[in-house]
Amino acid sequence: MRIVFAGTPDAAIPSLRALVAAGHDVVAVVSREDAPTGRKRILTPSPIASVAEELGLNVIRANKLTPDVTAQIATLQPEVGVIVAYGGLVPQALLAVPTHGWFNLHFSLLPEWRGAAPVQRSLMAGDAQNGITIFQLVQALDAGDILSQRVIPVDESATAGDVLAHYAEEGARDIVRDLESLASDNARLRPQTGEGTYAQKLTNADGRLDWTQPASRVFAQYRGVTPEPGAFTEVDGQRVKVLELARVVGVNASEASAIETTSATPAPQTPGRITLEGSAVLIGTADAPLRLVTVQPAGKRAMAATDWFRGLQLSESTAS
RNA sequence: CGCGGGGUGGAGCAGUUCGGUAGCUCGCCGGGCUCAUAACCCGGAGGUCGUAGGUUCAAAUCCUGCCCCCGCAA
Repeated sequence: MRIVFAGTPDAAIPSLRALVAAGHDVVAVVSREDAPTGRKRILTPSPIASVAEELGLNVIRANKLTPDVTAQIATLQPEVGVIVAYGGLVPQALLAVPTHGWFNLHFSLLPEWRGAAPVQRSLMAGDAQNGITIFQLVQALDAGDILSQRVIPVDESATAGDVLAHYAEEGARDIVRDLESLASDNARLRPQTGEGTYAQKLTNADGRLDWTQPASRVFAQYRGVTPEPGAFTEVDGQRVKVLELARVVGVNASEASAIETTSATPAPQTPGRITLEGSAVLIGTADAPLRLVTVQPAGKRAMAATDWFRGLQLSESTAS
């Protein structure tokens, strides 16, 4: 089919590649404009724009799908539009351009977690299950009829980045399959049922871990905000990124025994209290402690938590 | 010139204010103790202190240029 594809971040790449690999004619790839990135603010193409150019596809850079863009796409006479994490709304006029309309690969079980950060919010909420949905785009946000939906189990320690990467691959397969059924008129749409929830975009503030919460909640938050915008805490007035956090129950036998033998003394369960137990750097929460695995103090490189803690030359410290 | 932190043996840090050839916690190597050990004890190797130049009797430490890494903000 003649496809117009819209997407921006890494999570959209597998879908684009899969569509091209499946032999579809991708007549245009719409992506957000190049944005300055990094400390030096170097203008950088979006991941999708890069891949599209590498594939020799026609790239349309636009932060807003204006009438101009709509007209440009209309000329290409696409049969269907596929959108995966584009980062902008598709106006009515453009929705009507492809003969089959537009379909969106969304990383949640709609109507749950409509909006910008479904995977992240689902993890932060500690949902028992999550998955992906492909639905028809309508004016209302993520509210169109469902073409296919699938529950995909999430590993208990997977971060948002892990899940997103996984779902991106799974979704790419589904979208190719769904387009086939669409092309052969076998597609069946069903409306979304239920109230649904909204997955608001994450801000940097969401990354601040709250040690006064129970371990399960802190860990859920860590998973949801990792790697973007990234979890962090503050130790002695210094901002410290928490790059990798782990539950203590998950440690291997040797570490567990090390913890067991030394923690007969005061259990490090005061919220935010950091101690070295055996070879593990533990940090207290409202209940069970968690283990700091990899951290990055402001101005420093990422390092093993044990190295960082050793450098502090303290027997204990406190994060807030 | 957006704000800021940092480059010291393999790792993380101290020492820089008040110049005098380098220290801590680990790791590594060898030996010992032990049923055993990532625990303990003894010994050892390993550093042009980012780089170029300047000041000085003497520079990790003071002055200047340059390179690299990173946090915040965008």
